[in-house]
Amino acid sequence: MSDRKDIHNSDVPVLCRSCEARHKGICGALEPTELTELARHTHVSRFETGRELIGEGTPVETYGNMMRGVVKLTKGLEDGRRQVVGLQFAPDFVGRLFAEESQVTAEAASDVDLCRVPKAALEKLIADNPGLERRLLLQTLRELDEARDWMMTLGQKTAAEKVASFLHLIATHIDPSARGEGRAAAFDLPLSRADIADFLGLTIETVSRQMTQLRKDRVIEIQNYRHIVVADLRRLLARCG
Amino acid sequence: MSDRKDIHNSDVPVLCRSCEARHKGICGALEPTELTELARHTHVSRFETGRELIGEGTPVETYGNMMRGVVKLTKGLEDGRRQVVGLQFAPDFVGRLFAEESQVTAEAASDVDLCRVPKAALEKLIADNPGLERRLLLQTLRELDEARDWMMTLGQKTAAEKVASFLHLIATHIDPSARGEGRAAAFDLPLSRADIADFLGLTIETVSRQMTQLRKDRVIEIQNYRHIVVADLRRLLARCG
DNA sequence: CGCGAAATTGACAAGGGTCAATACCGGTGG
DNA sequence: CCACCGGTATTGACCCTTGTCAATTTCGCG
Repeated sequence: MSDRKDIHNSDVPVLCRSCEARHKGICGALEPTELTELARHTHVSRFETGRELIGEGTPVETYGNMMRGVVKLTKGLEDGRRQVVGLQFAPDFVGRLFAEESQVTAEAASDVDLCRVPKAALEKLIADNPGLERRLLLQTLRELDEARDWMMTLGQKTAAEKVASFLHLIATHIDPSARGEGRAAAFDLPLSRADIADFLGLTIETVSRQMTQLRKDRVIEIQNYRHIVVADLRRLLARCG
Repeated sequence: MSDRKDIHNSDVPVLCRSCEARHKGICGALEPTELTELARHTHVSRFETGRELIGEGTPVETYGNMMRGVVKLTKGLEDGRRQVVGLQFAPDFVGRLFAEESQVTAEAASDVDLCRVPKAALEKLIADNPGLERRLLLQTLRELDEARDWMMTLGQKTAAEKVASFLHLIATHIDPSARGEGRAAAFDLPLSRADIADFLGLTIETVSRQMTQLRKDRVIEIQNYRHIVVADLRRLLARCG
């Protein structure tokens, strides 16, 4: 609301000028004029850790663009079993396109800054901007690849391999310096043991035991539950099955 | 090759006129002229059961449109473990868009008729046909939804629930009459026990035992390994967790 | 310092995997 | 038409990985 009045007479809205995701994610496909138009409907919200962005079976009213943080997507069964079906990081687009209601619960796994835009406004913009639609298609394809990779992990890997795979996934996503070939990585886990268990289809206890085993085998160091140091990512990768 | 000479002076190529998928799948987004243009590059192939359409890590040269049959998508680990990560039915589009090489193996689970089109030709058509890109986006979103549903099954459900879920999935996809609310269904399984096991993250033996249990509980009848009759889909659904 | 939540550890149980024997189906040839 | 054969599915006995339940430790925070 209050953010909006200062954006009119400028090529690129101020909000967007300082946005890290300006040239990444979907906004990279937009011209300044389109960005200005979009920004008229846009609203940046902060979600504290644990807050729900949208619930499973709930009507979708806005889409969002992640500016900071980690979002977890979960599905639940009536009896309380839960499965984490995806993690999203900046500058990912958040929200199931064209769906009346969400098939998943989206929850802030860390504090999250989200640039929200009403469903209709974005869909209108998509309709006459092929570049935007292309970017959304590419992200969807990437998410599908990731989901299928994870199906392999869920269906075939042992508990030890699952935990190693999870740590490797997080390390490469969170610690940018770690990307370049089998080097070291240090990071804070964005998920509790309970969330990790739900992600891997294991129990908290099994996750804990496997983490301990990796620590004893000197593959990882555990500083204080959340903070992990991996000396050599190749050794971790070797345990991913 | 030989099919092609008779398509020129006609609004809609003959091949397409008799194609069940003409108005479904991606072709529904095409004007007759575009369809004609596309059909110039198009080639219908039959794949016998078990034949590989494309291998994991293999360069993608063509996309395809399924006209008949069932395709299974699998990923493998070096040591031989395999996971089925998706099933496709007519009139699905087959092939990972924009990828240099396939991340999955696609294999004919039954005899399959596939309308193939070279990668470049389709991508060119996509570039100036927003309707086509939209359809592809919609299918990709649907596949993502399905993948996430299956992650729930793989990660959280018991063996009994997994097998029931699989049978329910196949019943609703193969037997069209069964779609309408908790009715009966009869169908041939398009997958061997080994494939079902790889789909569910179980062993052949466990799949077999759970099928037997469902038969003993009168939820299903097993005519001859492949042919299944479900008297009441609601009773099956009740076992899906 | 002390409390509550989260994580770890341990003892035990069970679901599903492994290995091996048997049964069944579909096709081929006598 | 029937007998045989190979591949596929079922069944059974046993065992291992992971889940369950409970006790203990550690962390974060007032």
